Amino acid sequence: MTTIADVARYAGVSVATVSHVMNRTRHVEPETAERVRSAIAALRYNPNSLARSLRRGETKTIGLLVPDNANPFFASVARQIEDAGFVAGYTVILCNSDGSAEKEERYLQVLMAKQIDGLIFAGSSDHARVFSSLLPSVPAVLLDREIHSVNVDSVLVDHDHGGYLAGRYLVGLGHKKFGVIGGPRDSSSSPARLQGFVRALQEAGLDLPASSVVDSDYHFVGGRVAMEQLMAQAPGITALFACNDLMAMGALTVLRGRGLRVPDEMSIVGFDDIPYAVTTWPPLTTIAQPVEKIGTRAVSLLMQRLGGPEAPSRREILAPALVERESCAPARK
Amino acid sequence: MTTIADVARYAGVSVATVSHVMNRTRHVEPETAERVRSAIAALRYNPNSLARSLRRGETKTIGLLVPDNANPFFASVARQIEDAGFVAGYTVILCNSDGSAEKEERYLQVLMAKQIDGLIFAGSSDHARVFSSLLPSVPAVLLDREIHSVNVDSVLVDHDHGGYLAGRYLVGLGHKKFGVIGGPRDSSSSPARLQGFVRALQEAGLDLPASSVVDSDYHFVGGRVAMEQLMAQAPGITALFACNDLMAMGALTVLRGRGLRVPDEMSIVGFDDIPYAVTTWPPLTTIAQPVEKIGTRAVSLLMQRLGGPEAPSRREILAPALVERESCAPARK
DNA sequence: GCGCGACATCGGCAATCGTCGTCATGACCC
DNA sequence: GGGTCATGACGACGATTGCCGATGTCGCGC
Repeated sequence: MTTIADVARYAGVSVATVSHVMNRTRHVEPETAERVRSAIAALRYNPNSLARSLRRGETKTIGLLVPDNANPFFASVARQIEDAGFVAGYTVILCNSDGSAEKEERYLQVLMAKQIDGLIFAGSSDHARVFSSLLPSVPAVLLDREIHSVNVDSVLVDHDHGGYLAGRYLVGLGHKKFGVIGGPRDSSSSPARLQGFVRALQEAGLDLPASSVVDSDYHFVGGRVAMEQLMAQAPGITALFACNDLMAMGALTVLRGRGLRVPDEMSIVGFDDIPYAVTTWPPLTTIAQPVEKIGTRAVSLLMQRLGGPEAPSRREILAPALVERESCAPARK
Repeated sequence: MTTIADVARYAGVSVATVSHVMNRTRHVEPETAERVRSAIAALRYNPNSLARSLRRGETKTIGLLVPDNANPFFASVARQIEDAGFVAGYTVILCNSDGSAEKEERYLQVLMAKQIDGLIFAGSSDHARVFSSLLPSVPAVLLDREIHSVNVDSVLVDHDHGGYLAGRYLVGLGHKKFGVIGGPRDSSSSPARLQGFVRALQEAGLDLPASSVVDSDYHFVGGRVAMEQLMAQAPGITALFACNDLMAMGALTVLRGRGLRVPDEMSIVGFDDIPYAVTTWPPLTTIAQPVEKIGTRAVSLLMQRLGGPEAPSRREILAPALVERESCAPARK
């Protein structure tokens, strides 16, 4: 490996001068600077970031800790974060926790050892405990979670409002009897989505009997079994709200298997707007999470905090939006 | 930040001793060692990886450069690599190139500066040029590409065989007239898949007229437009081979839109077996790429090379497999 | 039984990795 | 002589590691 000393020798100057021309950190005679630059090019010199970071006390690296990069939602978020980080001059270390608090802790420790400048964390339900142990030694942004602490910001999605949008839309279509497939009870999102949905019904003077709600796990097959159960215990429903798209897709396949036509005999609204929501038939009407904004806003908050670590902690709330496709129809008389 | 010197002072020993107890690098009086360990715990000391790496000349970090982490195939591969790396004590830096040679080069430079121990690279069609400029300063594993060089290994998928499997399967079902939706001509995979497919037909004495092949871009909407075109220029086909699942899904939706029943009136085989292949209706019969193996084999090759950098370069060829679901049926008389 | 050297055990000093920033130095001009 | 200006020397940054010194143990020869 060629070092700054090699360059200095080659150009006939001191290492300090080489450093200063690279970083434009003080004036150097144009002629000398040129000699240095051509030495750099000739030797194909690439400065060692480790040494630089050790010296400067910053690594230009951010840690990203998510439950599962194979989940398209997190994959998209990771992609956005990586992109936004890149333009700001940062690289990202990717970590998958599987939602395990133990793995989260181990990763956090590794990341701290690597002296990351900042952390973006989509944590487990137990995130508070995990997190407080390491806090607040590094600026962090939480995704879809909140924690009361200095130098920790949050990017939140208004799940309640998303659920409300779904409810109001189906009510507007004239539906009266609804089914719901919920996500995990201990997630940060599902209860809020359900709550918003119920509020929309109540505003219209409608209610949601307990037998019309089946909780599941946010997965495709979970959606399938939940739909089976729903059809058994809540006959006569004409509209379904699935708390995420994957479960909506599962429900869609069992309906098709049973010969029930969507949307004619059953309207379906999902949540998330994953890329595959358009690949179903009919394409899925759903509540879109602003995925690209989640990533870019998170990075933006982090950058601001790196600029001014003492600012009060902030929370950014992003609005979901209804995207109409073809899985819903007006209720039939 | 607390340093090794703090620990040494607290425990009343030298920094050398602290280092030796942490790394078990020579015998230390049990009593002393215990004092050091409790000092570490008391101060919540976490060694600075930068300094360690600078000194040791290894970072326990691998770079992963893929076209797009939002693509479920690469997202899964990334997940697997991250997992396998973690158990081996490595963390991964994720980079998205969008297939742009320029971005690839810039990332490679950043990764080299960060002194990664190894690289896993799913490169663009222009990878050879990009790569040779930086080569062979770091051990690397190429995904789905080959390059003739020392200390560069490859993990390949036998796309030709995959295409052959698809062809033989459809031929076995009694089909005679086929349509094909191809991927990009300059990809490493699509031409091979097509070639294998054609070979299977030839073995059965069947042929594939040029008008029955439409090239596309591996995306969902690309699959849609290709299918439209195919129906216009190749009427009478009863079986379709789409060179990836996304395009197969696109084709599926246009068929449904036109009221053609799958699989009764049209059989479809995809390629990749992305997680969403089961979410369509009917579930998609497809040629599965061994995603998890790609990731784990890549890491394993890399680890072996880190162990013995001088070994001759190796290529590992992974076999795809047919997974039968419900999008194919026997040809009707 | 005693004295002395060989050897093992354990801990500390200081060099080192590559870079950056501060202080110092010499040249030059007014 | 004092003030610029361009550049060089040098000491961190935080850990690892080769080398050396201090202490203790043991064996051997007389």
